[in-house]
Amino acid sequence: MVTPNRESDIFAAISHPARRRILDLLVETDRSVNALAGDFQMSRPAVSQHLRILLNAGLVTERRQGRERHYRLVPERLAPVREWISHYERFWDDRLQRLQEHLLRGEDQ
Amino acid sequence: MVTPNRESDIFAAISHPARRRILDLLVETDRSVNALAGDFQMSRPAVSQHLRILLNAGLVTERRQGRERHYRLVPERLAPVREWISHYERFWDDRLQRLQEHLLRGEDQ
DNA sequence: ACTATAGGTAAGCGATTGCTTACGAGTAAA
DNA sequence: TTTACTCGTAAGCAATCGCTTACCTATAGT
Repeated sequence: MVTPNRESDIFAAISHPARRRILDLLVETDRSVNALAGDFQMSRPAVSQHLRILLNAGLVTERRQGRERHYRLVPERLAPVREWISHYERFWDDRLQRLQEHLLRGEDQ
Repeated sequence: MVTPNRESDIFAAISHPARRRILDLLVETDRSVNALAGDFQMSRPAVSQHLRILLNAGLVTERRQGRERHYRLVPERLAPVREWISHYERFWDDRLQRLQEHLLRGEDQ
């Protein structure tokens, strides 16, 4: 059985540089598999396999259009990474962190 | 030859939940290997191996004190993660992102 | 000098990763 | 209806991961 929403899968998914680059490419716009594969040395099936890992992690969605499949970024799924790293923000920028916390408190309450 | 400062090693290092937990524990204070291992089910050598990966990634440093080795967090080494994830911040908080950019511009110039 | 403790490291293992090539299904174009 | 194109998936593979147990060195305590 597949357990969705596993935070670990997100971190594992972004651990490979090719998968981070795929996400970076999808920031601009949706892309077909071939359009993505054009940016890589590796074979097209290899890109497909990376896309499946991203899909399983919920970091992208797939939309079929004719014989193409367009992949779209789901940036909200990166939230666990952002939340985890935010624990450490005070170490490199106390001032900004306090400001952020102030703003977030203001929004939540 | 070991190529230091490889961003990829950082993402790989934090991809394992045990290693993220080790870092989380080291936020509070430095810890010896046994002090860390006490928080895990796995054997002490397994923890040592995780620590070596974190050490190779530069995410921790080691300080020998008597027969103990104390590990200390090097939070600056998480910067690549923070920078990468910050590309996506606008997706979940446009307002805060613009404010951050404004502040960073103000600091750099 | 013994004994105990802290912790690194090697060997070995099963599982997983990351790629390749080969093939098949589905859609589009001729 | 052929032919071409897009893409997923299976099989196979070498390499790496994550763990264990066994063993070693170094320091501390008696």
